Amino acid sequence: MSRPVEFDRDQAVQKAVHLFWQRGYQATSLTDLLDAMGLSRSSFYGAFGDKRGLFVECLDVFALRNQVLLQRARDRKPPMAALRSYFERNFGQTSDPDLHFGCMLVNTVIELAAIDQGLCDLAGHHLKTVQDLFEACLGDAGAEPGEAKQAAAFLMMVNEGARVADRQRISIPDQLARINTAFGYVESSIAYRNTANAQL
Amino acid sequence: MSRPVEFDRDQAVQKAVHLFWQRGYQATSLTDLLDAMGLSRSSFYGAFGDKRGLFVECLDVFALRNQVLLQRARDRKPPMAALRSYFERNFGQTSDPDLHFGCMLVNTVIELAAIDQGLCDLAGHHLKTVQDLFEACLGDAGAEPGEAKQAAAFLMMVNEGARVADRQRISIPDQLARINTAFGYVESSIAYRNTANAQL
DNA sequence: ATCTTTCTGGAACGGTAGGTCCATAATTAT
DNA sequence: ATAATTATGGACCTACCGTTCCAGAAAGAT
Repeated sequence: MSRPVEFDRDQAVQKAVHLFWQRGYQATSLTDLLDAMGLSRSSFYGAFGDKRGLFVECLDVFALRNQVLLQRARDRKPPMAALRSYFERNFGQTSDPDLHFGCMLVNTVIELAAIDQGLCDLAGHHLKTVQDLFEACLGDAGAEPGEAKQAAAFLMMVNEGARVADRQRISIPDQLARINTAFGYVESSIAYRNTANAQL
Repeated sequence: MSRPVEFDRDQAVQKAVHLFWQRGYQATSLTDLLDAMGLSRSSFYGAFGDKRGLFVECLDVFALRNQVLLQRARDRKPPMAALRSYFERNFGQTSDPDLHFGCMLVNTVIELAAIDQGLCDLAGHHLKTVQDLFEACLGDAGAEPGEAKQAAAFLMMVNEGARVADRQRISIPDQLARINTAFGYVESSIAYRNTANAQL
């Protein structure tokens, strides 16, 4: 019954994710969103409530997309290779400077920490979920539970730092070198522990 | 000749730094600034040109303050201890959640990357200066030039990641543990090289 | 005391922000 | 065909943004 919606909701959200990811929450105006999503103000408010509501939805979509990518790599590769590919995929893909938006979750934490604690906490929650996936991979790779937790926290710190550098348009070789340095540390640490255990 | 200014310019800038550091560029309105700095619109525009001009000045003040702190530690302590104290001072000082603003330079890079490239580049330039100081400390500590450069880039990535976690109000023990993990990696790497060289 | 210069408070400006509202268009059910 | 329901376009609202402007206050120079 009644008139059906004329736009593809998922597709509209994807456009919004792209805009928010690139420009952040505050600098993305409703007009920008309406233009990119191709709908009118009425349809917008009817479908998403308000700007903040859409942003929440975008955070969830972005986070889920990220988690799925890491989980897929985990299903298909050895655990440390999956972890590495997560980092390298995010930074080594393109040299187009207009595509280096960092991570929407990290961007949100920084931009909104003192502005909207709810949104900041939501982004932080999603980041914690990724960190838990890091920990699971490290466990798969043979790290002891305590060590996996410690190394996952370390890798999340590395991830966040790498995203900052990404927004500065760091060169791809420099970025990959830093990531390689960090992974070298983690892997040698785990390998050392494994060797030590083997000697017991 | 003529009427003198009635406010302390340096003190006003310090207030502005604090506001911009906490809330970022866009979310800090002129009214906020005027209230905190205690001057009228006319005086503001007479003294600082415009909001962006003041922000540039604040970035410079913040960066210089940071560099001086690291340089002082470098003058007074062994190089690796100076580096460590730079990281630990920034995060271990207080548990007041309202004082965890991260790093104004990192915040600026993230917030303004797609909004104002000039401001983003200025913040990035200041971060690079800090990274050069890291490199100098590592050189003092006995790292080979190439290794010092690589480790300094790694530590800047750690620094940036730690600042993101700081804005999420990570617990102080967790923060110190991550930093300790990172420094353990760097120090053992340098120590290993030194030992290897000594064996030659 | 007066002139000159600079600083100051506050009103006013155009522009844009996010959000609301309503008449109309489009669809299904009867 | 008509009634009922929902979607849509666009005008409209209030609030605030950064900035400009100007009349008047305050100081030094003569």
